[in-house]
Amino acid sequence: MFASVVVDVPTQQTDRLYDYEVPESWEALVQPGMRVLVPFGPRKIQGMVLAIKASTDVLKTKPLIALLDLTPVLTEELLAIGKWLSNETMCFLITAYQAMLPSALKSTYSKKLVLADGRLPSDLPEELQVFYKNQRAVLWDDVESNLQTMKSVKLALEEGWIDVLYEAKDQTSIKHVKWVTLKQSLTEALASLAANAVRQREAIQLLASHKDGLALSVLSQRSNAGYSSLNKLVEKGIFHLEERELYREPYELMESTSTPLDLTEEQAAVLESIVSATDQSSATTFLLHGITGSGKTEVYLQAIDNALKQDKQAIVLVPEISLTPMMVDRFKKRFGSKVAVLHSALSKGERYDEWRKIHRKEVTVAVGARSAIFAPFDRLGIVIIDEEHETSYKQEEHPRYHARDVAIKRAAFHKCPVVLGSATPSLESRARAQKKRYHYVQLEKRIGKQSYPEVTIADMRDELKAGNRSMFSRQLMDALTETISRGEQAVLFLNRRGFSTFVMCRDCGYVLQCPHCDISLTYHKHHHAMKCHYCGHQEPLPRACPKCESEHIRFFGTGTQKVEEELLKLLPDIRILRMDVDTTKRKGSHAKLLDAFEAHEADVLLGTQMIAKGLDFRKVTFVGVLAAETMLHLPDFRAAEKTFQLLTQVSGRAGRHELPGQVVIQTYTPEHYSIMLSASHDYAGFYKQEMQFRKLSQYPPFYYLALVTITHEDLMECAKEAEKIARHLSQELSDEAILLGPVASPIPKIKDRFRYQCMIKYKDEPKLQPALKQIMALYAERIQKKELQVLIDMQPYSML
DNA sequence: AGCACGCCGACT
DNA sequence: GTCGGCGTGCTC
Repeated sequence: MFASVVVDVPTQQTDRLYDYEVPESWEALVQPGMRVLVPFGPRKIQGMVLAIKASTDVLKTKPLIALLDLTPVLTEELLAIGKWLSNETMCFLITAYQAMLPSALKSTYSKKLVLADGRLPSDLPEELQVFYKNQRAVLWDDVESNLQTMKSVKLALEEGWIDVLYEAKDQTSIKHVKWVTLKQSLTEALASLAANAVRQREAIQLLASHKDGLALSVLSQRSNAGYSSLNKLVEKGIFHLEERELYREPYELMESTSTPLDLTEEQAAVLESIVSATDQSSATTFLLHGITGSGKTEVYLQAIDNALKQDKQAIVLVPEISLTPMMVDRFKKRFGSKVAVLHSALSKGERYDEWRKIHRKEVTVAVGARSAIFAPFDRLGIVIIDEEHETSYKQEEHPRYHARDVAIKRAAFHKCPVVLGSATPSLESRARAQKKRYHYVQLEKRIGKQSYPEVTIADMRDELKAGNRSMFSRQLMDALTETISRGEQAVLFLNRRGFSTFVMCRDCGYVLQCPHCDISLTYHKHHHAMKCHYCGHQEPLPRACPKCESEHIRFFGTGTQKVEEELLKLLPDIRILRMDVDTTKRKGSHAKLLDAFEAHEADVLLGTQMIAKGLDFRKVTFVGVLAAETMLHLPDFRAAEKTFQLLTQVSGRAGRHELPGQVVIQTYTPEHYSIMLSASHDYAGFYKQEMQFRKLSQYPPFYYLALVTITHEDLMECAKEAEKIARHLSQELSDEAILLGPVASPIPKIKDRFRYQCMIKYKDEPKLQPALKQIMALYAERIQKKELQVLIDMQPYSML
């Protein structure tokens, strides 16, 4: 019997199957989806079994060294998904499989020099003896690599004094705990005790009230009985003692404490259509378009509940940033201990524990960020992707997958629905719903009596004209002081993503645009010129605004610290809580800050991206957006969409409870449709207008995109190869496809390597995938030599 | 990725 | 003549 194995060596040459002989004693045990230890050249490495077969074409096979799993860690379905992923995203197979498993299952390798059997350190050359003072093995990396010692090592190896040992270890150390259960009935157990054994009696009584038993240490502590007396009870056969696996975060058997809420008519109708998809095993993708506060989560919860009742499982994806304790609690309260949470803030071990609960079928609901889509369930009944439009569902490293695509692929296998939920659906999804590829369902009413907050747009150009040179408009200052004086709280939002330097006129708000691409030009220090990242258009830096001839034309960008300082100058008595990357670096500080704000320890919460999502504070009635357009002028065709989504989301933070909300959006471009339409809560209007732009400028959802990036140490070489690739592509592709570039990448040099890119816009291009693979093969050797890199991203989410 | 095999320059 | 540089190619 032979096993076809993908080895843990992510390179072009080893990206294939290797056959190994299965030792007879393991024939009944080995299954596809198990990790194995295999010999590979002189080393031992980890591998993934993809198939078992009776014969092989390979003449000289080696046997497997060890089985690393007793049950497969990947199901046949996930093995197939991995193949699909590697093909689709052009990554190595093993890279795809690694992405699907918790990192604790990945091996780390070490090379050691061990003293040969029966040898003593004194047998070795002098300079090696120091390493073996109190050990028989030394790590290769710990041996100083000077010429003399290397020579001695070589000699010692030849003489057989030492051996090289390759080790592969994963991090699956599982903690165990001593666990006791009562073996007899309470009366029986008590009867056999001596009358004066008070502590033992107490222990027995305590244990009788815990059917499932207790950890020995816990029992001892609670009953005041020592370990020796408890051990006597074990010896007597009254207690049963065993080693039990301990999860790092012992999950308390949390009872479900929340019950389904009454649904509005709207909610009930949406729920009904989702539920019937699960019931009829229909792999329908729903786009649930529900405005903030319309009760999407309750619909999710009841749809999941329905799946669970049919003995099926559920995956819920939430953007990393909103995977807060608040969010998780809602699921835990409804489904109790049936929930596993996969969060990147967990330690490797904790993450592995959560994953194991899923693997061992101890839970039926997985809540987590992007990678939770690979939860090894075998009977999926529903997949939910909340905040569907979030860009974090796309992984930026290999494998560059989009969780939404994986979800739909998995759902097709399990014949279950996918629910994409959002208040501001991505244009792609909304367009697919339009084309009936997704089933469109809507929640248009806010629950209860909440009304939309009143949104004011503050034109910063007017402020400047009126002599207000500060970064706060009069509208914002008025609303802020009023809010605080009423004893309520405010959130100030600064979009700092605007690091990319765009140039704007402070008088008329004009931003330099590329005449060919409708994308703002970025300022390049080195060339002292304005450039378009998409088509390569270049023009000199203007002295005066081309539109109004004002000289107040300059770069943009500011930080939260600066805002805090400025605000304190104007209102020295207010308490500000600043939340950004700096203040939330430490683990847990994120939650701490939010708790403090909830407890009204501050009047103003000032922050970036991270405060835009999912936060729900009782007393927040005012939200201010300091610079609405920073994101608008990023060199990204999704800039307007992102701006609209963000502004809509941020305004949703104001007045979610009894108190009415107010929003002020500061901007230099108040007439931009993404700003105007978000202020009037008009998604439909925005969709219409943005679709027009996308159609005109040939972007998704009208065209698919592929981005090929070439990097090289030498600028000329980089440009030359990029040119070659572009030529090759233009030969292969149909006339329908649009090829842009090659041009320098938005970040033209990273780590001393120059970057060029070609963008392909296409509709139906069956030859694209093969052509790209051909290019990869053509450059294989030069890539391997690290001379150049060719990076391919299908459907890139960010052009940066 | 590692590692072995293998073919050219400066040394005992 | 040999030691050792790292280019090339393989790992079931």
